Amino acid sequence: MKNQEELFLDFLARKRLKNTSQRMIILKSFLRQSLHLSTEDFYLQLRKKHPAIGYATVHRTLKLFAECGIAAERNFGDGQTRFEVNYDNEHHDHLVCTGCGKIIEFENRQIEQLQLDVARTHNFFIKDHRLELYGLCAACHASEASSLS
Amino acid sequence: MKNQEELFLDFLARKRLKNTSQRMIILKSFLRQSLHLSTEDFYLQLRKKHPAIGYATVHRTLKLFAECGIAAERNFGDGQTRFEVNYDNEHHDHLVCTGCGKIIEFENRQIEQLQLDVARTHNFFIKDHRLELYGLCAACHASEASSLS
DNA sequence: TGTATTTTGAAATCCGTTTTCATTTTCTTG
DNA sequence: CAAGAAAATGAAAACGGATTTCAAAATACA
Repeated sequence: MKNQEELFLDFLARKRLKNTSQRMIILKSFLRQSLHLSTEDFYLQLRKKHPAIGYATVHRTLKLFAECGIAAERNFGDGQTRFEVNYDNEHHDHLVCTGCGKIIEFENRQIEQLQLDVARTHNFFIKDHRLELYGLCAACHASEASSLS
Repeated sequence: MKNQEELFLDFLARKRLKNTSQRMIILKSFLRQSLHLSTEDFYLQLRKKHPAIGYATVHRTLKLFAECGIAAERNFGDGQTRFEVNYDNEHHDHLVCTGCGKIIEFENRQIEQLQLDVARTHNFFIKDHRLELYGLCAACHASEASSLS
């Protein structure tokens, strides 16, 4: 099993793309934090240490990560694309707190199996899926309950 | 059980909003076709019969439908918001063909139950969820297979 | 090393969504 | 059944995130 950095370098070589210092900096920074950051937030974060790297480069590089499989693009309905590190190829889904924005990952084999069953009954050949549960985390639920009139 | 039109009129009255001919035309047109249309596509469709109704009004009215529950906003990751008629309050999920764009609705009680289980183990209080399965419908899968070199 | 090719960063552009604003329509109430 | 107040309309502008353009800089192949 190759690590993420090797995977990316292989990808660049395969595509005859060039290995630049910006790309390496962005990759390392991206791997360091597996949060679900939007391009904007990630850029602002990165800018603190590397103010010379432009937004366009960050955007393009995150897209490359998604293309070569080391990142996954997510969209939780707030109009912003978020990127997360895609360790191994295990799929996972998300619980999204609409109160504080917290995102929790989970995995459930039974649900995945049932999805395959659904697809089969419709003669569908699944390539991907997305499952998101929206609601309130324990903290937000508690504070909402206590603030009711 | 009230029908969609009554629900909308009640909603307008409750919110002290006005009942206009445009809103009624848009409502009837929307109910007539339960496809998953984007605002743009719906507008283009409507314009054939009612060229005087503006895009902004269509957009605002679809938003009202979503607010009062007779429509659901959907987002299948192609950057366009789609609206569908929300009959009764049964939730359903979607199979999306990435080949031809066809969208099939399905419902699965077992998956819904497992979602509740997942939420409980994370102390989450679910308000909503979305599940989409992306892949190829039978026709697209067949044509892809036959076009392989 | 030289040179062709790719990448970069800033700014411009894209495109769906939303808002603005002057005008028109609806609805309330006297 | 009129005003007058409040809300809705349509055209156009503004918005915001994603993407592209372009000239200059960096990379890597020969």
